[in-house]
Amino acid sequence: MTSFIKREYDYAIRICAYLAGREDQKPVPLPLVAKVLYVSKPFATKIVHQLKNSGITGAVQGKTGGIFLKADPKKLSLFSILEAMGFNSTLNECIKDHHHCPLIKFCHIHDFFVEAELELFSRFKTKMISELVIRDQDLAPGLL
Amino acid sequence: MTSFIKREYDYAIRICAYLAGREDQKPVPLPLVAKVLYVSKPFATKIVHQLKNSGITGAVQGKTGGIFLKADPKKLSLFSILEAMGFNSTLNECIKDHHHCPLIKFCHIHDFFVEAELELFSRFKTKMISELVIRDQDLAPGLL
DNA sequence: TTATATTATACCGTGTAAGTAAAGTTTGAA
DNA sequence: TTCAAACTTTACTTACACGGTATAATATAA
Repeated sequence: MTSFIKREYDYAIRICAYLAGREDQKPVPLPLVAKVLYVSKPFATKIVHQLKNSGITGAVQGKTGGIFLKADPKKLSLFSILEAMGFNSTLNECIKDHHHCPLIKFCHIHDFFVEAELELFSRFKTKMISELVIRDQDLAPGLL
Repeated sequence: MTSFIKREYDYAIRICAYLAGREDQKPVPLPLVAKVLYVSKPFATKIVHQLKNSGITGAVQGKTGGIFLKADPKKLSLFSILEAMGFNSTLNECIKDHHHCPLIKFCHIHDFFVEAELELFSRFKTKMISELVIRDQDLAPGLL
């Protein structure tokens, strides 16, 4: 890994942030979302599929269909989105539950990473999508 | 990626912490270090090689040779070790310098990750190996 | 009925993590 | 002087995850 947050997760966050920033609640066609957020359509499809399975987004089928945010942006944390996407990364493998570190009783290294991860994940849990909304006027010009 | 800190980096930290915890300053044979820290000998070799190239450890060749900590444990931060090992991970690819995010001017997501990474790396920079030493008596019994 | 949506499943190429292997060099000690 | 045990250096390997694509099916407004 070279990046803690996978592209997939970043895109999922962007998509939620964009849906939260739409004035109306009408469904937005996924191809449009993909375009303005610089995500390929097939990839966006895959991501939205996962978000839907967790009840974060909803969708309307058919010609005038599209996707929309189902969750309340004020209650939708970054962490919830990551969880929905299957996030299970850790700062250091040695602090995972299943991992039994042979030095664990005395290992300050272990303790250090536990603390650091707690603080990081706490950030993810308290940051809500409502604080991260992307509005159409924020987008690069020439896209709409 | 499934883990931010690669096993390699974790082992590098362990090795430095162990060397810092040795009473005397005499070189410790690498095979011994590898054994007590649960790292394979060839892998430990590779890691120590990198640490040596950055001047963090030193080595004495020959039959009674071994490795030792060259850096001052009080001034050797976790971050220095990570750097020596070639650490270049980021929380989110979108905040890397080279990466030009098309939404960057208005992107609160970007800002959020910049802030979170700064705080995390700051922890790495202020945590010194002297606070993480591993002593022989901390090791699982039956190893020495 | 057609165009444009979403849905669902399967597939794939590249790169990296994590480690192995092996051959060579150095040096204390028997 | 020869051996044993250490470090040095380079090359190789295997499995899996990341970051996507492709395709076929279904739904529905116009």
